[in-house]
Amino acid sequence: MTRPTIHDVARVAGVSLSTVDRVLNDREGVRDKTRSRVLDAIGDLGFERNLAAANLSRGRRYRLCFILPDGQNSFMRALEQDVAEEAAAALRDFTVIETRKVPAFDAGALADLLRSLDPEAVDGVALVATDATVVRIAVRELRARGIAVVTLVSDLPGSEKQGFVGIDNVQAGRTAGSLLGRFCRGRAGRIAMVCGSMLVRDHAERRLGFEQVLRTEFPEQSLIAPIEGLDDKDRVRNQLAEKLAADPGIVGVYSMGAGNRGVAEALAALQPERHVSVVVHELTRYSREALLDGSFDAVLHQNSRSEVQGAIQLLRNLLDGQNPPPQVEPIRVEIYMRDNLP
Amino acid sequence: MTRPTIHDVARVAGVSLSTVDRVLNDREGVRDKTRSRVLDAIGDLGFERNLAAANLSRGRRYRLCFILPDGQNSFMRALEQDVAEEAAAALRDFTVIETRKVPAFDAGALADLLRSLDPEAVDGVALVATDATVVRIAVRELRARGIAVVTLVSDLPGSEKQGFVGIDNVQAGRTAGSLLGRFCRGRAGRIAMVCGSMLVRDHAERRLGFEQVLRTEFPEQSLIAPIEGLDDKDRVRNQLAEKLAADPGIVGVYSMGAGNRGVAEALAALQPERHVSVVVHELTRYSREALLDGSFDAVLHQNSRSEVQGAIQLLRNLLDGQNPPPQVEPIRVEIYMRDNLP
DNA sequence: ATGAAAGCGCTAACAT
DNA sequence: ATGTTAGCGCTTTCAT
Repeated sequence: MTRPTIHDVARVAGVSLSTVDRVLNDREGVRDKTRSRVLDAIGDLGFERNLAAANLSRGRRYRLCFILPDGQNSFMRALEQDVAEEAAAALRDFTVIETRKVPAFDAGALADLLRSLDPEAVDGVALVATDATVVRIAVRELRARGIAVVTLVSDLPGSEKQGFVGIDNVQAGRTAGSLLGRFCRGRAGRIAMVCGSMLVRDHAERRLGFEQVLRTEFPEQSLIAPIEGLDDKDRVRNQLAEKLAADPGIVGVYSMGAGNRGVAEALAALQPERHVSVVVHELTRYSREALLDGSFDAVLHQNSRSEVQGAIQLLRNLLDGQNPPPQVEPIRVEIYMRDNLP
Repeated sequence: MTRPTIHDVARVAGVSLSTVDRVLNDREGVRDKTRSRVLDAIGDLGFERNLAAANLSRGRRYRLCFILPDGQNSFMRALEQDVAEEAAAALRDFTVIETRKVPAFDAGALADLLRSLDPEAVDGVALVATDATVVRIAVRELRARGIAVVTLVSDLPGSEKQGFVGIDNVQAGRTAGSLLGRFCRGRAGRIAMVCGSMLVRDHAERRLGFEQVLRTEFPEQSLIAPIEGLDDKDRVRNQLAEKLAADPGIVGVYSMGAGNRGVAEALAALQPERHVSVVVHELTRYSREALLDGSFDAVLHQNSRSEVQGAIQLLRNLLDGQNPPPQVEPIRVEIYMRDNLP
């Protein structure tokens, strides 16, 4: 009923505590024969090291660095706030978290920052990735210096990052398509898409999923080429208003990036009897208002708080050297409508 | 940079370690004056006790008991499975979890089991509550014996339970209404409801939320009195098939309990050109199939794995005597459609 | 290559 | 009412 300790292992293997410790921590200076005796004892006893005791003894501290894009994007600012709050809580678990900001979409600046990280001062990094080769290279160098790396919200496929914490954006797009298709059922027409920029990986993935579903499941709707709003509300408003005015057959709008205030404004300008169903991303003050006044039908959301917690947990697990690296629960795409707002 | 320890507190307060310990753990035998000197030192230093070290020292173990309803309900069986898996993982954190099953809907049996729990053997209990006075009394007795109690999935309002881990069922019902109302837009008619039993609190709450939204937001639809299917697929199938045949104006179905196989079967029997939108609860093998073949439009789901993890965390926090008891992230109502199945 | 002993922050006898 | 001391399970010098 009481767990075996290294004392038990040492006794059964007929060695001292230090030798057991050497084996456990893969340190050298143990003969192969001794090592295997110890390993046998560990196996026989079903020994599992007490991580809390180990950390206490070595005075372990986890020094993490979160790297976020700077700028006015309200989702990113919420994320920053969540990091700050979780950082306070993490202190109790001997985890100190520092936040760094880099200009949005600036791969060079991000890579420079990554390169400047000193393994003497940082054990692990969580970054909102910009999808570029310089960043991949910088990540590889970080890993080479022994720093753990995970991506957050925006992934960096093909890099040496050890994990990703965020939503599956293709699936998010599929979900949007599934909802909007159903909302527009019986009103065949055209559906407009708004994105930040097709160069942003997340948006490209969302579009992919969205189009997949609409083409196969709701062929009565046709899609018009996406508006690139650059996450700027004025630009979004102007371009979308123009399209809506030019084409009275537009029955639905899917906005996959930021700048949702612009979408709401463009819709508000329509004649009241025209019904356009709308699905957007990220629950903010503005999208919330738009849900409540009926101009948006659904908002897809990712819980940034859970993402931060997930990244912290994943980094700590990586640093504890657990293998296989235990997966954290995947982040779900949440769906909000007027009637289930939190 | 290095956290203060009880040594620092003792030094600053000019007392011994034991006195600091007595103050920290609210033990008696400390003069008020001494106590306040210690408390001052703690405040000045910003001392926070190292829980890991404390637990190591006292050899703390958390002995938890999960109480689930017996029977064929596939959600509950999934829950049981999750408890088993989390129990294995929790062992590493010195948490031993025992699972007990009681006949479903049998308040007396549940109360008896609660009464039989020995504080010498159990520190905390998570129970799927049956809503009855005997259970409330048994919970009060548990608390009086010093056992921590939280409810899981199904709450027990008005009892002395210290927390609830599960979804907000009124909100779940509202979500269902919001979805189904939109899915049926343009096809005014009648909407049928299927529940397990109106005596089950969850189902009553879901109905409440559902009707709220339909009445206010989708008044073009009228609601017909719910079918009580007692979570039995055959009963559900027969009664629903009858209603659907009798009333060709039924355009939507909301099933808020178990027995979804019966719903799917009743729908399959309809003429292929008749379109009925369907929203049900709990993602299982069967509801999943029905989503894929197009007979269900959406499934509302609660993540039982998260619920189990939340209950474990909440109980441990309660037993650690944190105050105020830190809330765990609320469990979200997840929405699945054909195109975002996990 | 292996072992002995001190100590991480805290608790729990056992003194005084 | 307060202090001393020996651990909890593990790591880490420093010996041998």
